[in-house]
Amino acid sequence: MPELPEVETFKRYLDKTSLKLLINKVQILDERILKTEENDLNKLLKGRKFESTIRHGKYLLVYLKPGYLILHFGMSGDLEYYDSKEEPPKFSKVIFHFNNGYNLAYISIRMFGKVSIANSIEEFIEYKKLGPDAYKMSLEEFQEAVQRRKAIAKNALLNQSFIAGVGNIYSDEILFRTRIHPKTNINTLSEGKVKELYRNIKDVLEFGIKKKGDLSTYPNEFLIPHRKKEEKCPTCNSDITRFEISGRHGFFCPSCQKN
DNA sequence: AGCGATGTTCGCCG
DNA sequence: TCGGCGAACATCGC
Repeated sequence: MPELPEVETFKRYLDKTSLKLLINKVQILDERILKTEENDLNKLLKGRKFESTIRHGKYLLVYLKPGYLILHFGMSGDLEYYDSKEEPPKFSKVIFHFNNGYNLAYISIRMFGKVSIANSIEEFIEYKKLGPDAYKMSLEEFQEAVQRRKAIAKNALLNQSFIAGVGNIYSDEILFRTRIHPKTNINTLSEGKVKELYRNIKDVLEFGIKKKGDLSTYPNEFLIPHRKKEEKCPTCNSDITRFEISGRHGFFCPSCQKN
């Protein structure tokens, strides 16, 4: 599932269901998902509580008094809070057992996600070389990041050390809305265009969060419902073009999004 | 039944 | 050093 809006949705879900509950067991169903020693994970979690959460880009950081549990969701991650009397959800990889009779399952179908730990947010961001969070960054931070980059717009948006949180689908939507060709060099954009791009990153992500990351019911005027072959641009009715960049594929309107 | 997939990482090359 | 490319990772669903 996850780009920033989905991870933000997971954060709110975890906040609503799982904070301040005593953790009495951490069950690992597939240790390949761990990027830390099982022992260290247990030491951090057992007998403690999830106190609060912070999302940075596509990562969810869960604070437990002395450190952080890091949840990353890859392409197919999910969270589910459920009654421990029930069967764990399919594809559960790690299950946090609380002393109120409920569990939180970290689910990953394709094993692209990762569960790890960190001592501090700063240490983690530095280790991962993450740029500012796309949803929380200031215009100044964004302008500064743009100046440092030579990459084409699509790759820049996808680069987590440039700004963190934008993935393949939302990057297309953001460029479509700003009417920027995906292969435009980001540092050739005018100041006005950069400001517009900044605004649209925020707006597209905000809309995504409002939609809880569900891409299936987007209004027609967005690019998202048209990310497939044989589709027409909702603005100008030109053919939507599929292109490839670094092994990812994207969509854009060649008529609305000129260099 | 093969291909594609909302992500990250790494090695190669210019 | 940076940026683009392409493969690798693992596995399910269409």
